[in-house]
Amino acid sequence: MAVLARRVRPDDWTPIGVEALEANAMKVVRSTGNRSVIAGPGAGKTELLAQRAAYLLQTGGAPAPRRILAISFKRDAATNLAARVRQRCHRIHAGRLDSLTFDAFSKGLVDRFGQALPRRWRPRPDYEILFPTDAMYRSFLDELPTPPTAVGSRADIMAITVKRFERGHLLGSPLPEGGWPATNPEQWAADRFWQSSLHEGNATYLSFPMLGRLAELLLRINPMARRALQLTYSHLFMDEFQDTTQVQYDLVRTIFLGTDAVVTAVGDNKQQIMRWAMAMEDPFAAFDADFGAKRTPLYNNYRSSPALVRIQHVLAQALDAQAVEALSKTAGTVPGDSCAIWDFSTPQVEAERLATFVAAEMKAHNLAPRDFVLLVRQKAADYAGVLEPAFRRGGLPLRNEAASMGKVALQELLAEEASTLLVYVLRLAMTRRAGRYWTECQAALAALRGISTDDEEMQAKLAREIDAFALDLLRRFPKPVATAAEARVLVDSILDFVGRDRLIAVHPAYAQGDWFAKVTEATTLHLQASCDGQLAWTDALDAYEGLHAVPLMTIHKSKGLEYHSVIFVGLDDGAWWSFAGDQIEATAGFFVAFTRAKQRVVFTYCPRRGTRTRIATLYNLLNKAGVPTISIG
DNA sequence: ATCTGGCAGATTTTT
DNA sequence: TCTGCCAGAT
Repeated sequence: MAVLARRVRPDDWTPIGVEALEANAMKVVRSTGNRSVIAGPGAGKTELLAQRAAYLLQTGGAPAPRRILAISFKRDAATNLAARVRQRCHRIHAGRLDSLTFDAFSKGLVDRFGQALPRRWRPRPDYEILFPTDAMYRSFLDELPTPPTAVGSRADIMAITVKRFERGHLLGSPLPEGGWPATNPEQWAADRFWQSSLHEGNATYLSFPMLGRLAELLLRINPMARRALQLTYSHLFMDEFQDTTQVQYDLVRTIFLGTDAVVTAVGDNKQQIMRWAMAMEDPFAAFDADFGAKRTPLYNNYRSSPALVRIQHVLAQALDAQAVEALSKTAGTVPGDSCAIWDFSTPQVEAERLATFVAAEMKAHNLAPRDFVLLVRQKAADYAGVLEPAFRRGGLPLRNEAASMGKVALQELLAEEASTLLVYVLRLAMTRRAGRYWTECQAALAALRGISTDDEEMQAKLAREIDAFALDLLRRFPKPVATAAEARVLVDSILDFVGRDRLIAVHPAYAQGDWFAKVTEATTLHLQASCDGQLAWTDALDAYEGLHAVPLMTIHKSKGLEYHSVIFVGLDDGAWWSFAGDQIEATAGFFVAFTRAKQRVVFTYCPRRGTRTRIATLYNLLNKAGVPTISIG
């Protein structure tokens, strides 16, 4: 891989780390105008952005000191893109990419420029993050005083529904600098909410969409701040663009519309499963119209076998009549049907048969537990309750990735820096051949302590400290911890060594409320659970990371991931109760589940869990694609 | 102690 | 749409 910081001529540049990109992807990589890239699953959307970043940074398309801003929806997507660019570029180049979530970006802007907002919109510098619930909005509305008679009556306030209040009035439109004229009850109530959040009580509480609205306002009325951002960023990337909310889109428009910044938006309308979280109806249409973006489709599918791509196309057409069938670039490897519906008599039989099936497939095709995923629509814990014992009896650990450890979901916990550091330190101290963890640990701790890579003296001192601490840890905890108390002492020792205050200083989230306490608690609980019954630290840590367990998760959690085989458990009306409410979104969810698979998809059905009449549409799609139904037992 | 009616939540991102 | 929870009635 090319890791030189030397500048490459645009004509000489070739994609890095992959054989080739399809023609349209290459056009987008080299494009000098705004583009919207609509591409199906497995088309390599994130890879396209990573290659484009490499191209712009290495050829001077994004000339130093100007930077690329990449905005994602989820944290893992943001980290993933940054990691790919680091792999493909010299660190001097990769350092000019800012890969952030929308929320981190908005919050950063409010933290930097928020004190310049006019008084009525200015948050206190020590504001806290609010995660509002419908109940909170309801009680706020119920407790409002009677509005001025010109605005409306108490009954008008009581009649406001929470959803309409939040989406239509509180966050529905950009904030007017001088406040809303109090003309109707909803807007009056929304203004009351803003003003009491910002100025009343002991603390200021703001939600992320509220921060987004404040960020947009401050950039709209502060040309200096706007100019600073425009000078900083020559290019903007937006990933998972189908999930963009109006708040986020308005912010981007205020900053970049009509400037020289080149914007690239990628996503897939057919995977829009975040409408409930205020995603826009058709953000691509708005983007194309406002930014004059040229729409560029991608046609390849690098993930799934030809047989699965053919079925995917049948599903895709239900979501978009104009959908074009993708071209599979992956050979099929499973003999027989790549997709089937399996009917079972009871969930117990189902669990036994699935466990046997996964074990046999692992043997036959030399696959690992993590090549499989058990997907469910909702209530993962209920399914895990039946499936986990059966898989355990079959010698396969199954892990509910959505399970909560205290107040934190497992999947979330493993992405937390506090948890990651704990694993690095334990691997380093307790296991043989921990070379990789030395590097990781040293880098992470150096970053926390603000030691630069070229400060050899401090780096050497840090290495000695880590060495001494690791030896001491192994002496005190030679075997996996047996009790909750022991786990607590171990976690405390490691956090003391890493430095709690340093962790909190570097990760603003840990300074908010009791999040750090919750993460620490979850880490301890999960460590203890992972050590249970393990004789060696290696096995305990493997269990902590779930390395040898078949994952079980909801469709939403599986977005962006891929597996050799997908087993969707429970294709019935019960699990898909929301189907009638929003057929498009539910079908998009079905599409997301299906398209996680590289080689095989199995749907299971069991009459005990419900009928399959209201989701007949989904079964009809599968039938139309020639997917057989097999009665298993 | 048990019944019944009403209603919220389920899928969930974000420092 | 179905389940679970709560309040109030019996």
